[in-house]
Amino acid sequence: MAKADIKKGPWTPEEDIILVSYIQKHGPGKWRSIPANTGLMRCSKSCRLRWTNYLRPGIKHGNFTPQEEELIIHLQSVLGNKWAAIASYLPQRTDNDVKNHWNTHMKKKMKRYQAAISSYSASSSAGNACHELASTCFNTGSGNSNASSTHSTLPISNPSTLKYASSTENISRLLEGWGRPSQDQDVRCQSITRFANSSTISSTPVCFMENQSKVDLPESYHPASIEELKSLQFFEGSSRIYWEESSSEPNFGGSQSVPGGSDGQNRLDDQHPPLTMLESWLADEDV
DNA sequence: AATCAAAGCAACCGCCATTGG
DNA sequence: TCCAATGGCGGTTGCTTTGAT
Repeated sequence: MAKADIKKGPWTPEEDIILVSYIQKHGPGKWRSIPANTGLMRCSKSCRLRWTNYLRPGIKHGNFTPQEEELIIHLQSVLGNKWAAIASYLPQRTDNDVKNHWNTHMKKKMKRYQAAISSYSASSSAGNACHELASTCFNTGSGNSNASSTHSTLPISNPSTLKYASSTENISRLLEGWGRPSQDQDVRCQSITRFANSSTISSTPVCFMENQSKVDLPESYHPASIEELKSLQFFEGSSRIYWEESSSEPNFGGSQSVPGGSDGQNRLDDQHPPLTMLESWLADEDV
């Protein structure tokens, strides 16, 4: 493809479908072959980025919880601006998402926090003041990331308000349980989504997620930090993190076994909707 | 209703590391 | 060992949306 032919700018639903179709067939990787084999007028990098940051199954956008923010702050202080490494501890987040969230929300909060700290420490003893301030700065006010998230706050039950972004988000959602876990990162997360009503996908699918994650901690982590992490509730709803105490690798392959036992419900990895459903659905939801 | 500024985020760019011939 | 191709990452840009006036 000639350089001049390479398209830039936002991805269209049609391009997304082509990309997802190809990856579903051939798996992620071999990015170079995608433009050549699909006719997509995008460079290989762009394809990879679109997949890893947006279309990949199991991605959650917006709505960073206070726990996630705490973890990001902690990891940022330990690892620096290693967003890919930080994101690997947040299985549903991409490095781009974490980076954006840090730059747009948390930097400001940190400034507020530090400003408050300096004025507080001048007037009172530190100790509890720090916790008080932290919760003030991160859990309230602009800490309400719900309000700023265009994705998460969409009233999905009202299709007329849907934007394109929600379409790709739902592509990811629909593909959950299909994709093999990403191997280019340390993230080893498998989300098992059950659609309570799998026959219709135009309305909000009712889904329950359970995440099975193995988190490789940096050596700099001391046991207290691990306990801290264990106590964190990363995901909303019924999602849980399962920690592997043994050295055996979890089974991320085709047939899933959720730690804690099977409940006999149908799983999406057995019955994820065929792509044609996605295509027609997306076509209806034209922007 | 129109305009402007600020905020948010998807996507691009450039550099670096890795891999394979 | 060298070199080109490829993939990954962090920084940055610029478009879109939102809120204020």
